[in-house]
Amino acid sequence: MSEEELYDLAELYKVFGDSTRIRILYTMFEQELCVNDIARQLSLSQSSVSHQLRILKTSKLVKSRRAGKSVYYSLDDEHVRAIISMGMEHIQEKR
Amino acid sequence: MSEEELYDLAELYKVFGDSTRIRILYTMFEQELCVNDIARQLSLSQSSVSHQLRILKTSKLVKSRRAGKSVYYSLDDEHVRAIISMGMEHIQEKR
DNA sequence: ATAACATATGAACATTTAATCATATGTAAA
DNA sequence: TTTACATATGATTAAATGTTCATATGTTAT
Repeated sequence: MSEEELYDLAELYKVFGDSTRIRILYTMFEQELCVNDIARQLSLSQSSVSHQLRILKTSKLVKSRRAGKSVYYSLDDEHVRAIISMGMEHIQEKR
Repeated sequence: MSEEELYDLAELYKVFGDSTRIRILYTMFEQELCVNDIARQLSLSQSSVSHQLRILKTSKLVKSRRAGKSVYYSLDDEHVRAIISMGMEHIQEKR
């Protein structure tokens, strides 16, 4: 594995390494949601959610589609679920 | 999944989300190494490596054993390898 | 065209955090 | 018990990053 790949790997995990983003990802575990839905469900500001969604999208962890005035976000692929699940396993075993 | 578990999950990924720590973990992928080995191989200061190893150990990602004057560190379990591998897959697919 | 609603974005501020330096602790040999 | 080597740790500093506030952009209906 190259130094560059290791760097990218750290960048990827950095995205998962924030509780707001993890909470956002988790709300989308089963369903796609628009920005306001997420903000309301997690008691976050619209701005904060939007900023974080941009980071998540840049990292290809979520995708979005516009429907009228709203933009719906969802997990980009199964890897995201797998990574979250894998982490949970570690935590539960080591607790 | 509870709010607390999500918080812990973020804390776990935060540990993976630093290129120095990822590089340290990766040097130990196949073999256990002492602090100085790691520092030399990665061109890092002894202090920096030691600080990071403490974080890795607190998170249960590595374990250590003392042998004379040296302390040998190694990955704590297969989850660590699995998490790293999973992340690499995501990166390679999305590149 | 404009009003209303939804989302995105830039700047400023506050917090977190990694690296460095100095030093302490631990271990083994002389 | 000193000396030398290996590791750990506390304090400080610099850089990275998340939130907020204000505002811009985009979309739909009147």
